[in-house]
Amino acid sequence: MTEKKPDRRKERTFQMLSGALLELLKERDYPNITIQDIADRANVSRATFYLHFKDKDELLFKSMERIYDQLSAEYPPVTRDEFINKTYTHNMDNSQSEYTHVAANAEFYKAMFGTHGSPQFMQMVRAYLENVTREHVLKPLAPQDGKTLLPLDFIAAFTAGAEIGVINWWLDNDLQYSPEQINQMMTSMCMFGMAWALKLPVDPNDIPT
Amino acid sequence: MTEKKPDRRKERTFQMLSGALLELLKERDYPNITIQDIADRANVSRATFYLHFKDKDELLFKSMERIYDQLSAEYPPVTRDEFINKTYTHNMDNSQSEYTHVAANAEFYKAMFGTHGSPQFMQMVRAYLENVTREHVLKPLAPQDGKTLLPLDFIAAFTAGAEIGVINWWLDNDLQYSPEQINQMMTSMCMFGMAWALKLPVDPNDIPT
DNA sequence: CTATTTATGGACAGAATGTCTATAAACGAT
DNA sequence: ATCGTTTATAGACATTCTGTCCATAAATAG
Repeated sequence: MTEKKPDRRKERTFQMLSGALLELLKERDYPNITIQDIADRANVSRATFYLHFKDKDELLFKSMERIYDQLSAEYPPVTRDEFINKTYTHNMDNSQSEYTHVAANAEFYKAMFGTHGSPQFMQMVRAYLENVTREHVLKPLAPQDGKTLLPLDFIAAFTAGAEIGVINWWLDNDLQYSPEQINQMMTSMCMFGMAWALKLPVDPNDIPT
Repeated sequence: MTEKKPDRRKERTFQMLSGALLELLKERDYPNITIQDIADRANVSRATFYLHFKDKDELLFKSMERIYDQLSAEYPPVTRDEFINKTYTHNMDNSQSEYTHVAANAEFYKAMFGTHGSPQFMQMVRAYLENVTREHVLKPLAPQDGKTLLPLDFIAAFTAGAEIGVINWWLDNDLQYSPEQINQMMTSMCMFGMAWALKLPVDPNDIPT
């Protein structure tokens, strides 16, 4: 897995370029940042940039990969039994780190998810969330016989999308809720859905199949 | 609301440019489409383009506005009582038109939501879905006293995000489900959440507040 | 028919891209 | 400490797209 990287120069310029991009993203929109800008900020020749990346997107992509590798390591799965007994308190601690991470980098995510963000980045985040949800949440929580009422992939896509939607809304409202509150609301909503949130007296069994 | 548009030339070139863009989007990625391309395809001078729009994005934006105005008109609200009695069959017919619309324009949405799509467009769709959900679904279904367990805006953001997530997943899997099936799955998942879908024997009342 | 609005084609400067050089510097390893 | 290799540099270059401008021609509403 871990390839040899026996040249510090490569790693150094990677850090410089990556840092420069994240810095610039706090100042202006992603499309308005030119490769020259990044190189200048990083005190690196533009030619050097092309030695490492073919694109602005590729730089962004590889920059974020590191962060998410680290993040997903902090997200250990829960077992179904644990979950039922502890009423998912454990899981809440896990997912909360995501929201504190977002809060800590709010300007950055605001820029990337906003009107002038990078679709490639959004897709990357979505893919990450889908994976984490499927592997660390859904699979452990699914019934032993594997018979769920909806395909796991569907639920993963649903949940990942919902998370992005909520994060967007959260950022747009300038983080008026704490990461703990957001996490609490997300968990409840994910688990029990609209019928619960709106106090709707409807029975799942009444679903027309 | 309806402004005077007493010159058919304007409307005609709008149609041409709009059509050209949608056509080109089925052939290549959004960023790889140049304004010259659009003008050529539309049989219109490039100078004319700038007479109407300042951007590619502005053209896209205004092109889609029309479609969504039309779509949201097909989405009448349901009352809470109606809903409880009919077990939301009515609502399902409404939201289904969204999915048939997506299915009918699959290549287009694949392009716009994909890695090389337009973030501006995605935000627009998200805003549209949030509005429709809040106004046509949540407000009618909320308890009369207005006391919901979560803020309506939160639920709207959650649901809109989930819809986009599911649509993405649906498109990535080349529409392996029918619009009816997707709509069915969405409605159930939205209403009853993960606990239901995974047959988790947990009680909403056990939530740690 | 006429005044007004819109479309045209071409020209223009400016910005950013991506590629290619030849040179210099930093590196790991022995 | 040195040597062969890798990486960084500065600058040049053609190319592409952008956005703005103009003078002219055509279409339109009234």
